[in-house]
Amino acid sequence: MSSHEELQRFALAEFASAGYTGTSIQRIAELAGLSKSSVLYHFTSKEALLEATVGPAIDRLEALMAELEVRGLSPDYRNQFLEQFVDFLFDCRQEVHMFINQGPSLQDVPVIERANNTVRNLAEFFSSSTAHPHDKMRFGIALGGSAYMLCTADNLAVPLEANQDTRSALITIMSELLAPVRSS
Amino acid sequence: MSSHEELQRFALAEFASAGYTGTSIQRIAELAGLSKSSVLYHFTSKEALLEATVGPAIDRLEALMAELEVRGLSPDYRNQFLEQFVDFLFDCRQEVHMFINQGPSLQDVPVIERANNTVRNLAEFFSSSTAHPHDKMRFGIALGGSAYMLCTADNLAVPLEANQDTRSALITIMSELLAPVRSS
DNA sequence: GTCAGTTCTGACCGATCGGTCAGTTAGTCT
DNA sequence: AGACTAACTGACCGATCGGTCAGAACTGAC
Repeated sequence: MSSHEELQRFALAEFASAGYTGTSIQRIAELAGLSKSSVLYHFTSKEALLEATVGPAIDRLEALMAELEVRGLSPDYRNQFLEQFVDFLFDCRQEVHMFINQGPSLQDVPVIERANNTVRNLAEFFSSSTAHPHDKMRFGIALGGSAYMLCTADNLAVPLEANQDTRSALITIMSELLAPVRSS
Repeated sequence: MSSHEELQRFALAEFASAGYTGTSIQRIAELAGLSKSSVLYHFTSKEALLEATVGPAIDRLEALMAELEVRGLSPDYRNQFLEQFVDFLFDCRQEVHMFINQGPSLQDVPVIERANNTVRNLAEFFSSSTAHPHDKMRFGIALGGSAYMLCTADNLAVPLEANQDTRSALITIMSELLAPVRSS
């Protein structure tokens, strides 16, 4: 694996666990067995390293969100969106953990601002898809809860295997929470 | 309001929004209209300020957890616990936001370590109260999702009023998610 | 060998970090 | 008035931060 890719991997892990401001370039260099100068050779700045690290995940989330806005929450697409969303969470746990937890504190970083906007759009979309405050909350718990649990399960004592059972269970639960209310 | 209390308020808000490592003593001093030296007069160190800021919330969570471990998940107590838990989330949104998002990165700070242990105990308690992985996930989404949503709703476009309706809706949803499965 | 280009490094820079300390200000009691 | 105390401050410290730069080390092509 090239130094470039290795640096991104170590940076992502550190950014997610220790936080962006809590991670020094020196620390990333040590993890990769390089000098601080080498890190700044591959990436022009700490911010550029962050961008390269979480950019692709944000692209993917943006694409997901764009399709959702086009196709809406039609019953046949709803499940497809859920599957894609859950797969995204599984594939990009660390990235999601980053801009979910540190998004607000890194507003001035362009790439994070992009993530914040997308997450905000997602929240608005589901929030405006129902008039009932009770359902707004259900949606919030479904989206936020699944994302949060997937990203932090590693830190807790509850291991979370990324197998097919976990995936389908998560989709089922989210589907229940996102189901339209019968009455209220 | 005394300087001591004001400093705690500003520190909590900054720690929660910008992160502990991302918040300088200088910044807190500016918010309170004092000098950096004054902050360190009231609190012997940055860590002591953090401890004074989130300590009481952790005490409350520990007490909640202790009672849960004694009384177990008996049907009559379950709802009472839920109410107390939700009230705790409402009252201590910023504190919870802190040690939920930054807990792992501040393991070396004693007061945060205490919070991490309590959160871990809570996760273990609910995780071990069922044998079904599907239900473990439901519990995780219920606890993590509600906590996460309450703490970050402010950052998103979805305002969340802390009224009685919100409270009871949240309890209802959590109750559904924590209900024992019928079959699987 | 030699040369060009990529990768990497140590030395250094200004800024900021958390923290110490001597000393000033202001109120309170006798 | 003087004495004592709590609140506050500016100057300063060593360490670390992100970042710059000149050059060393390694690489394959010829």
